[in-house]
Amino acid sequence: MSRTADRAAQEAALSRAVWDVLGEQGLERLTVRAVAAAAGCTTGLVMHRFPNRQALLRHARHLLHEKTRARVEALESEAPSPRAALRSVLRQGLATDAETRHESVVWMGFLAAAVADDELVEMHRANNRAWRRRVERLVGAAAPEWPAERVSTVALGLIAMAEGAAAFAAADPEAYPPRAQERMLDEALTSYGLGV
Amino acid sequence: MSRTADRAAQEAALSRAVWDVLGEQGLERLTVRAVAAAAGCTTGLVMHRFPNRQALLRHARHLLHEKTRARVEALESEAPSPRAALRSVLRQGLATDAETRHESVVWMGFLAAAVADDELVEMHRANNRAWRRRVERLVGAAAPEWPAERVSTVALGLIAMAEGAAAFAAADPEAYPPRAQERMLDEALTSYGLGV
DNA sequence: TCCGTCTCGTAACAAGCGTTACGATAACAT
DNA sequence: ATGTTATCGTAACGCTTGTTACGAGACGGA
Repeated sequence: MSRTADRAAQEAALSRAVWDVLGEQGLERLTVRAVAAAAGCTTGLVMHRFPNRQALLRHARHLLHEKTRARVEALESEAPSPRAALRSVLRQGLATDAETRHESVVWMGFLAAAVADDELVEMHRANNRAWRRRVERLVGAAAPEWPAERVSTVALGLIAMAEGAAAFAAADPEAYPPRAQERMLDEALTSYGLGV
Repeated sequence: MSRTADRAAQEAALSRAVWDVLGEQGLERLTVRAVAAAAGCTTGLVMHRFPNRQALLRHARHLLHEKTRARVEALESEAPSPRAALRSVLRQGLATDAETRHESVVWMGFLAAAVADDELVEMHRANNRAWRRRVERLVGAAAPEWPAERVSTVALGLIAMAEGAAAFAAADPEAYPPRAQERMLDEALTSYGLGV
């Protein structure tokens, strides 16, 4: 890690190292030393950038959320129609390639870590509620005639399905190939009356 | 822990202690000492019952699977119809009370631990595939006229949805109360054409 | 060029970890 | 009642952990 990089870039690089270790070695081996090794520096730099391990994890969690939010907003703005936006946004939540599988493992690692960290669970709730509101808004735009309760219920069904499928696929990629996940999503959208 | 209890009972008690620690303190604090304390014994007994920590976790994971399997089979056999069986079996997978929320946290803890343990991930895959086959069979019985691919796709959508909803509700019970989860499940079943 | 400051690697610390060795005590056969 | 065996708690081991202290070296102003 170069000596002249600015703090924000270093913090981001360390956060990426956190994701790497969490995704490849798991929460139990997510140590400060392992993160430093993955980032190509020493524990000294890590502890100069963050007051403690907790802060490092929280920053990495925050940046992961920002990353997925940016991706989702880009997909949403590029979509040609509300229903296409809904499908596209849900689709990116699946685990259909190496990167998204990795993200899903990391996401679950943070969720498991949140059991022992009040601020992590608070971050999870805030992010998850924002995600839910976004999908509710997309469902509402895709089916303007629906009553609010149906919008909310269907949105919940869709985000839960995407999250569960990502977890399954991350843990057993052979059993849940991309096509099976996409068929699952399309079948659900069609059945709800939200097909394109 | 009494001195005359047989080995199987002790192993089960220690497994329950593993679930307790995993659900209340998280994977990072799931130490042999914490498990012993939760079981009301010392690390000596734990290490006399299991060759190492890994074996303890694997046994606890196995017993958790057996527990949910027994519950699911009882629900299935008691159901008055295939569609009622399907709904009942999926409903038990949600996190609608303190016990099932706890189970969901434990389940995710084991999944996070599986990243660093090949046998745990193998156990997860075997159990998950069996679970998927069971729900496929139930969907097939609930809609005998469906082609196999639709049965498989809808079954995947349903188990993914239940799993995701359980994860959400375990991490944020206030945002995902039991009624919201049940409405979500019923709306999905109805939309798929599997309503009772 | 020299000095102060800031960066970050090195090395150490106490605490906690999984695991092992050993001894005390209970249970049982004789 | 006594000797044997199995059970399990105690205490220690080596190791890894998060964290701290300190020093070497790069950078910038005078």
